[in-house]
Amino acid sequence: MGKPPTTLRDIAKALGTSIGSVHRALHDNPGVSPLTKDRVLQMARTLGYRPNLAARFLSSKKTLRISVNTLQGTTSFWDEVRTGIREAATSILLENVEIEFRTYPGLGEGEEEAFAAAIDDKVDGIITFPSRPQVLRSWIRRASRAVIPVVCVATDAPHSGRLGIVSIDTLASGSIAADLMGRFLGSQQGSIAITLFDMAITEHAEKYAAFENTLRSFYPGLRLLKPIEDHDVETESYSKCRKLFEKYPDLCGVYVTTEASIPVINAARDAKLLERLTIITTDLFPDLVPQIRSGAVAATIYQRPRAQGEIAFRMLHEFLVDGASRSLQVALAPHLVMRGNLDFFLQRQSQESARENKDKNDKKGQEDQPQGASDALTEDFA
Amino acid sequence: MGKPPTTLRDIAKALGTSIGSVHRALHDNPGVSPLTKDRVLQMARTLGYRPNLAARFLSSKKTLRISVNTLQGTTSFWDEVRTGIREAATSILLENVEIEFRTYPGLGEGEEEAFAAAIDDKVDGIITFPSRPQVLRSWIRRASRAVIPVVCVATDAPHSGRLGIVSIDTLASGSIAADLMGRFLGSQQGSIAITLFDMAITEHAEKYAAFENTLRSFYPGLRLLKPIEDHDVETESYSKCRKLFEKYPDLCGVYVTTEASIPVINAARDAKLLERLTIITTDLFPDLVPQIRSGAVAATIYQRPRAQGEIAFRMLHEFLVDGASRSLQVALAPHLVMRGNLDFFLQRQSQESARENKDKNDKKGQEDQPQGASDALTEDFA
DNA sequence: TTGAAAGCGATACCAG
DNA sequence: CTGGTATCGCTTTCAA
Repeated sequence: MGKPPTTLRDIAKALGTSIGSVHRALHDNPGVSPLTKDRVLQMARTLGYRPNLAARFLSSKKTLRISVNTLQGTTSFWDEVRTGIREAATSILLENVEIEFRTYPGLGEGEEEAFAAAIDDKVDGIITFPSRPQVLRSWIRRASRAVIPVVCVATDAPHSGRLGIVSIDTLASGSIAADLMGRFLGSQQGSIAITLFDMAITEHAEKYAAFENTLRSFYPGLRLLKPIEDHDVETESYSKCRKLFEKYPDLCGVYVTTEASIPVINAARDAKLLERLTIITTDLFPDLVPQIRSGAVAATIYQRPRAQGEIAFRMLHEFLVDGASRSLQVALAPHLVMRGNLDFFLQRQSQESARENKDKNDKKGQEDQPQGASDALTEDFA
Repeated sequence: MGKPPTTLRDIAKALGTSIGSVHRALHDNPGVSPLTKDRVLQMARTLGYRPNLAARFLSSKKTLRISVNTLQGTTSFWDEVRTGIREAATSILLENVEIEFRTYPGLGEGEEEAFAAAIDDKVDGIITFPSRPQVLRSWIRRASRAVIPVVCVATDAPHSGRLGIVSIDTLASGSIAADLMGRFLGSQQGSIAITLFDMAITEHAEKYAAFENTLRSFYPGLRLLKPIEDHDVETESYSKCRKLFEKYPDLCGVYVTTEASIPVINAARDAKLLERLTIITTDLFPDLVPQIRSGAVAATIYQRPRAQGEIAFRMLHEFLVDGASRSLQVALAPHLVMRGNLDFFLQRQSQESARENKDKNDKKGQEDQPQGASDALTEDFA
């Protein structure tokens, strides 16, 4: 069928030079005359040379070190992202990857330090959550200068020179939220509120715009209010909501675009509005579960942290290994969680952590695992 | 940090035997005395031997051949599944995989022949859509006997000895459909219809049960009618629907669990019911687009064919390479498509086929691709 | 049944 | 700057 692939030898032979020079030329290592380098590069293309990765991994002892800079597990979100990364890393066939987790306590706190540490440590690549994109921008640039590719998760850092970004599609999220809101409310008319962290965050502004557009196009009877910015401060969220609820008695729906839905729900409850409001939230964490179960929250838009982690890892790894990834900008479709399918998602999450624990145990008492055994997982990654 | 991994040499040295014998023992190749084989196996465990895959791939010339047996592209569904498989295959680092597509024209037509051909051809593994599970069962058994692992996509073949299964979670699908139906209808009361291929198909019966359960638990005002079985025959679907529509004037919603939604929509239109009915469908294909756009279809449950293909491939490949997969039963969460986020999904599908075409062109005129270039893709496998 | 050795294709080092 | 070569861990073949 196919002719045997071109090897370094082939190139060397064709050029009447040595395999060593070819290798150096291909990696622009020092010590090659510009002339031979050119000829090698030329010949490599015409022969269609593709490096044999198996051989590469075998001979090169170096292991790729990648730093994962994320928020500490205050919420389950980042734990799940890390799980996804860990999973993707172990599912790589050639296990030459080492992951270093650097976590920081809060939005903007310790973020720069963690990033600096990763650069100083000369890791081969970084996966990061830029909680303050504008602050991290210069750090990412610095990494690029040190030839360390950076992949952003969940939030983008625009104009930073980052290699890639994986996040939830803001347009799809905002639009589906609006569409659901409209359908849920049926013929009802009234005002709709939306809460977000800050309009300065690109993603949030985009979600808002998408929500607004869809609402306006399909449900003209609903009026979208100006966004509530909560800056991830519970009290701010709560009091702004209370104020808003008083001001707009015709309020009939709220869309919470961030994880900060609990204060909103509390405000609604305290204002005796919980029954009357259609609430759509974002993500899935323990405190939200009873709210969904009870019907207080009609639906939540799950941002698939695990899938984000997996894909971010694959993207970075592919780049590190191949020198290129096919997709450097991945926008995932969110999942929709409601009462009916809530258990499905909870089960997934618990299986995840169960597997985590199992892995830890395995490390301790290696022997006793039947090799071929494998649990039947109701699972996803995707 | 970690001590160097155990190699064949280590085992051989520890046992005072040769690396050749160790290798033979580990692969139970012919020509090893039971005694040495035992000792090798023993030593391998205690030393915690893990084969070095890079070395394995490098030295072994053989390439894995896997057969993909699916329906011809009458609908886009199977085309997308195949795309997912192709993508997953090319994203494997060590490209020692060869995929052979065997398609058959219709449900149950040519399916056995295709399977037989794959076995005769001595492929290393099979990914298949068992359109007639009970028929394929014995074939899958036969494959197992020939040590050919089989992974089912979309539909399971129970008790067949298949290695694994990847499909959409029926419980999550049916439940979310019911939950949406209930919310969409708000305070309306009435009958709900459901159509499916045949209750004899496990997946369909499960979807029905999930739909019914959720509806009963949360929306007692809605009454679920007995399922309409369409057997994928348009006329059957159409006429049964017309009859049903006449019989139940209080009908307010229809859930189509299969791709066969067009005849249902037509029947509703012809019965002048389109406006009054809340219709939830399954999957996403060209003819359905205008129906969603117009609002005739409130929502469709997208079964993520591409993700199914990708995961099926990974599952099989992991098994073939490692001798075990971590998850042999994958149930994916479906995506929800409505007017608002419809474009997002359409864009994904078209990007997909655009990339396909690009790939084909690449094969012809290799040279002209800038190495590092990569399109910005909105989304990926998921 | 076993041992020894020749690759696989790239990396990295050493001598010229 | 360049050519040669040992090495990585495994598969496979050939002798013994």
